This record gives sequence, C-alpha cells and structure tokens, in this order.
Amino acid sequence: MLNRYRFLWYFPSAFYKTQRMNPTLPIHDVLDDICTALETGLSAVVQAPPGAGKTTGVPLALLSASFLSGKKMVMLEPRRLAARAAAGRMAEMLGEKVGETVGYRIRLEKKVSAATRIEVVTEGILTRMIQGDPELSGIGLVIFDEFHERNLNSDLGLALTLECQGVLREDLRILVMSATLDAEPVARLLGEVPVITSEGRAFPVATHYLPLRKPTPTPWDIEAACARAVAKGLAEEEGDMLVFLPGAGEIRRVESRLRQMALPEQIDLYPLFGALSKEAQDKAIKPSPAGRHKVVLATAIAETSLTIDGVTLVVDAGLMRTSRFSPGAGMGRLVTLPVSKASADQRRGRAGRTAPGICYRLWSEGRTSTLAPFTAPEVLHADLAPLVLELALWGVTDPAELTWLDLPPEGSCQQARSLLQDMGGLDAKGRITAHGKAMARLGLHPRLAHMLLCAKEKKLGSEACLLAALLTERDPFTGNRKEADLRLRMEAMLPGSRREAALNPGAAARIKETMRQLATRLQIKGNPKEPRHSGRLLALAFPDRIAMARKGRPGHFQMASGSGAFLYETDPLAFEPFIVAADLDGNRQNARVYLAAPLDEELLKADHAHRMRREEVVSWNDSKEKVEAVTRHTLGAMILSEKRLAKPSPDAVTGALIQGLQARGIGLLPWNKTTRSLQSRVLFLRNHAGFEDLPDLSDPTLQETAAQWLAPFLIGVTRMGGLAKVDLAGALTALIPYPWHRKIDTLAPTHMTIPSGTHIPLDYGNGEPPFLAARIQQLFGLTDTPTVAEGRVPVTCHLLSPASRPMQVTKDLKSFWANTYPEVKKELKARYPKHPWPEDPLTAVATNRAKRKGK
DNA sequence: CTCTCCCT
Repeated sequence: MLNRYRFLWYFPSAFYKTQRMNPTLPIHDVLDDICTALETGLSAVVQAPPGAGKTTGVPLALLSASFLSGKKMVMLEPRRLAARAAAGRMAEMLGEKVGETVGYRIRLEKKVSAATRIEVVTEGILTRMIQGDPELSGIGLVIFDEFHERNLNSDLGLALTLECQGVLREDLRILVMSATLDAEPVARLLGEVPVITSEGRAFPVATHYLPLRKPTPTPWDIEAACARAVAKGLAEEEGDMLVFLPGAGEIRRVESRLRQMALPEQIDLYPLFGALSKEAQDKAIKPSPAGRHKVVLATAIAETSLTIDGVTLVVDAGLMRTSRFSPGAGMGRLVTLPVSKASADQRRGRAGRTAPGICYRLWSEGRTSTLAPFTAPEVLHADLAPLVLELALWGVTDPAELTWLDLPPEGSCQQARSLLQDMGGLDAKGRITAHGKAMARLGLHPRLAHMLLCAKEKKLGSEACLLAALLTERDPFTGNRKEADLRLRMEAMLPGSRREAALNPGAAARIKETMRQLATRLQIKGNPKEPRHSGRLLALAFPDRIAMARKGRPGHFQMASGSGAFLYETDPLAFEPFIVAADLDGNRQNARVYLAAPLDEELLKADHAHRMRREEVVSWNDSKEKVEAVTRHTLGAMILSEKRLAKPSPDAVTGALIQGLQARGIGLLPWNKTTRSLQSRVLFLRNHAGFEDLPDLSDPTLQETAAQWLAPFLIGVTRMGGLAKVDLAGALTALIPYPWHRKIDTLAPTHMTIPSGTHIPLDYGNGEPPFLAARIQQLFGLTDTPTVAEGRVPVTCHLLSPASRPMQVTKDLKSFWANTYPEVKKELKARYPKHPWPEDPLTAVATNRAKRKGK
C-alpha cells in the first residue's frame, strides 16, 4: 500500500492513466464487482469475451485492493508472447518500465524486481513456483487468464493452487478469467463462487455458409472449395482475408491453387504456421501497404496466438489438427477433426476486430449444431508423464486426491507411471525418488531430463544439453524435405559450423539459450564438441524407440516397443542398421520417422545390457511342418541375434507341436473308427442323455485343451508326421474318469442285436442320438422301438427296402407297423414279389435274406 | 511420399 501511495504521489499522471486507462473498455463496468467479490470471498470467475480489456484492466484495478495487504499478484498467460505483451501494456499504462510495478517471467527471461506487484508468468512457471514454495509466500492472488483454453499446465496449476488455498493458505485469492460462456463448472470447482460477466467489444460479423456438395469430402475437395471461397471473397469484398486450414500441407496446396488462378495484381498471398521462421510470420502479420490487400493462409495459430490487424473477411474450412496421445504406443499422433463451436466462433471473431466483417464457413448452417461446443481440454488427450511427475513431486500418487475439472485419464496416467518407474523417477508405489526430484527440477520432459542426468555421469552432459534443447524447441531446419538425422542439426549448432546457413536463426538462438540454461542448472561446463554420441544419448530418453533395420526392406525398422517405423530411401539414415527415433507420426503399424539418430550396435549392447534378454524360442514352423528351436538375444521386440538350438527342452517342443496342431486342426491326429466312435458316443451321452459329468470330447474343446490332455502322449514327437504314432485312444480314454469306462459301452453300445440275429451298428453321428439302418424284413417281430442310455433315448430306425433303399424313418416302430406298414407293403410287394411281406409283421420271423433266391 | 499448437 505504501509503495503504491508514494508512487502515485510522484507520478500523478500515472494515476490518471491507471484510473482512466480506457473507460470505454467494457471490463471497466465490472471492475468494482470483481474487487468486491475478492474482498468478501476467496475466489471469483470473470467471464469476458476478447476485447473486453480484462488482461490489463483487472490486475491494474486490483493493485490497491486491501485483501492483498501488500502481497503481490501472479497472473498466468498461456503464451510467452502474451505474457510479455500484457506486462508491457500494463507498465505502459502506469508510465513505467517493465520490471518495476509490473514484471514478467517466462522460460528464458525474467523482468521482475523487489518493487514488482504484478508478475505475469507463463503456465509452466507457476508450476515451478508452487513446487518450490507450496505456500506461495508473498503472493495474495493468482489470476488464471484465458482459462477457457484448458491447457494441461493451467489445469495442473489450478489444481495445485486450489490445494495450496485449501490446505496451506486460507487467505489466498484465486481469480479465473475465461472468454467463453462455460464459466459455471469452474465457479463450482472453486466453491460456488460468483461469476462476473462483462461484455466484449467487437464489430458484427456476418456469417455465410458455403457447404461442400459431397457428403464425405476428400482433402482435395476441401482445398478446392477453399480456393473457390477465397476467389469469391476477393471478387465480392474488400479488405484483408484470413483463411483457416488444418495444417501446413493444406496451406501449401491451397497456395499453389490460388497462384494458378491468377489473383488480382494488388493481392499478396502469405502462409502462416508455427514452423515458419519469425521473418516469414512477420510478413504475414504486418499491415498491408496502402492500395494492397493480402490473403493469409493460416493454421489455428491465427486463432489466438497471433493477431492480424485489418482482417475483415475470414474463410474457415472448419477443421483442426490436434494431437491424441496413445498410451499403448507411448506416443501422440495427429488427427484432423472438425473444429468446436467455440473455436469456429473465435475464428469468425477475427474478422471483426477493427471493422464489421464477413465470415465464410465451408459447412452448412445445420451442421453447426453438431459441432462440439468446446475444444476438448488438453489433459484428456495429452502425454501425462510430465503431469504425473509433478504430482509425485507434490506428494500425490493418485490424481484423484486433487480437484480437477476433468480428471486425468487413468490409461495415460498408468503409462506415464510405468515410463517414470522404468527411468527410476518413481518407486514401485509411484512415489518420487531422488532421481525423480532431480528430473522435475530441470523443467524438461521427463524423458529428456532422465537423458540429461544419465549423460552427465557419462561425461556427455553438454552434448545432451544441446540435444535436449533441440528436442524442446522448434526444429531449426526449415523446408519440406528435411533429413531426419539429428546429428546434422547438432553439427549446424556447433560454433563455426559450415552448416550454420541451414538454420532458422530465431529457432537456433532459442536452442542456444535453452542449452545454456540447462547447462547452468546441471552445472555442466564446456561446449558440445561433436554429435557422434547423439544416438546413444537419445536411447536413454527413448529406449522404447530404439529401432533395428528389417532385413531386405531398406528404410523399414522394428522398434523395441513392437511398432514399426520407416524413413524414405532419400534419407541416408534409412540405411543404418540401428536408429533411435525421437519423433514419429504416431502411426501404430508403421510410423514415419521425423527425427532420429543412428546408434552404434556395440554401444547399444553395452549401454542396454541390463535390458537385453536371452530367450529360448521353440515354435512351430508351419511351412516346414516341424518344431524349430532357437536362442535369441532380444531388446524389447527387437531380435538382436538368433541361433539354432540343438536340444530344446522336451516340454517346449511339445508346447510348440500343440501350437502347430491347434493352427492346423485336431483332424491331423490319427483318428480311426474306434476313436471317432468313442468320441461321438461320449458326446451323445453328455449332450443328449443327461450324463453331464462326462468330459466334453468335441473337436473344438479337444483342440483348445490339447495342452492338457494330449501333451503327455506327445513325448518324442517333433514333426507333424510323428503324430501318426500317437496313442489317441489311450489319450481319450485317459480323459474319461475310470468308473465310466465300462459303463459307456453299456449306455451307448456300438452295436445292437436285432430280431434277425444280426449285430448291426448304431450310428451316433457327431454325438447325436443314434440311429440304426435295417431292411424291413430284418425287423419283423420287433414290436417296440429300441432304446439306449438306460431307456432314456429311443434309437431312430431307418427302414430300408430289400434293395437297401431308404423307405421310412421312425422313432415309433409300433405306430409304423400299425399304420404305415400296410401301405409300404402294398407298394413294395409289386416290386419285390419274392420277398416276404406278411400280414402280421409283429409275429413274422425276421430274415436276413436280401437277395432273391435262385437266379 | 512429408507434423496442430504451446509450455517448464
């Protein structure tokens, strides 16, 4: 309070500026409400659209608030650029330099002093601040700006700050500022706190829907439609145009389409995306000279990060490219999705910043309601290794112990935990280790932090710092056909390198700064000398992405993780026997490698000896129809070497043989009439006669359980041919409990004797109720239908003519003799006059005579 | 046959 007062005494004009900073800004109307909410309560939510002036207005208005009682404010910004700019504007309004009352801290820059009351920081910095001092001493208020973006770090920052407020600092104020209408959930999370809403300030933008004709358009269709929309805009409207496309590829292709269309002479065409150099980006952003207009083809970078003044027409293809982390692969992959409604509105708003504008949307008005209302929060789809490490450092092993708007998903947390455990950063219970604490302190992705700490011990610290900086910052190589080799980038970064010209100077400067910062933190002296060890270093960070060339397929690799990876043959790395991939496109079967380094086989074996396994693999070779045995040295899914094994263990051989048998089918066993009959009779008794205690001898079950019942009978067999000698009857019999052995023949006899005295077979099919087939004459005198299974199941009778042709099928002989026989007799007597056709078949003598006598 | 954005 005192400082503030003295300051105003000396600089009354600053006071004037502060209080009247810009009374036309809408936020001005609600500043008193915000002060009151934080005086009377602990937290509040401010919901104000872009242009309301909240980023500068709110912190300045709170400078004299009594609840701060001399403590300072920290405001989070999602981007360095925004943090620097916000601090700059606020300082300017106070008539000061940055670093006095208002300062900022971002990764590589710090402008704060003892006098600083407002500290604007980027989101990662807050995490470091709160981890370093969980009480946030000297801080009275934490402001989360642009919270609607729901970045991973702001969600984490809020969770930790809430914990600090709830447990350690009952006077700590939290203010969440959000641009969209989704303020209610945050207000609930903060404890049913007030939501203060402000108007925005923007010009109206008229929306025109230009849907694509096809229901499922290809990228080609979208690019063509985009070019048409630009042409339409140029023909019908004046002013600068901003076109939103999902990525650099689409931008390049639409650009070449437009160039072929011969644009009006006064039009300049610029691409704009993150990987472009600062100079190229500036060209797209700077205002058009008088008499000229521009068309900027941009990714989502122009949605919030960069503003282009003077845009009055926006063309929105309605797509965004975003990363989805796959815990199984331990990698992210890029997907192209429809934008959310909030994003589409934000894009449209870009046409109304300086004057009324127009927005062309390349979809139908009806489809707008099918868009997701908001873009998914990053925590749901991100690599959570950094978050899990931070939580462990905070003392939390289960994220659910903290309060979140969206709980970090369990799958990603588990993957993160196991990666961190492999690296020794967490113990078996998920608690942080000394190594983990050192990792977290470095402010790098845990993989890179682990690499750095290990490299220091191998005296490769400075090389590792350069490598980590290269992988943290943007790729310093520009252009489309980049080689993947990280050594080339390291070489170019070394002082006095011939390759320096290939570098994007802005990116190179940042990499150098980052490298220096890391070296300072780790107390590593000396400069990196040469890039020879890059593969070895990368293997520490990405052990799962060590990859081995596939035989006979140049450019194709097998990764330790089990996935495939490839490089085009135009890249010299494609011919290396081993590489480590630092960056891949995330395709599960065959991922494109964007950044990698070669790895020396001897060093690989030396450094990763503890992870290598020697295993005996006995497997079935289906084409050679035999069991083969090898010893292998493996690293994850990679087979480093393989040798034939002379004497594999008998159990393994049997296992492999059974594997082969299961692949080929159980029919390969030496089945015969006896074994098939046993099988079908047991099946019949089990399935149709109620003897459920009998084992299931059906082919599918036998095949599935072969390892249990067949294995003891396979000793000494190594080839399919050897199966012919297997005692299948013995094996099947062994499956059936002993008391049943005799009973089966009684319950389900293989034959039965019929009145003619013949012993005729019963057919049980594949385990169905049995039938017998006999000529009618053989059955004379058989009054009732025969049965099996203690009389439970009748035997179906197939009645044949004297020529053994099927005549009738019946399960009820009594009824046949009484009703059907007289008709059959009439019919057959004419054709077979010499056979007996008695009036009363029940008392007639059965006969086996089939052929007519004589002749 | 060639990756969205951002941060410690």
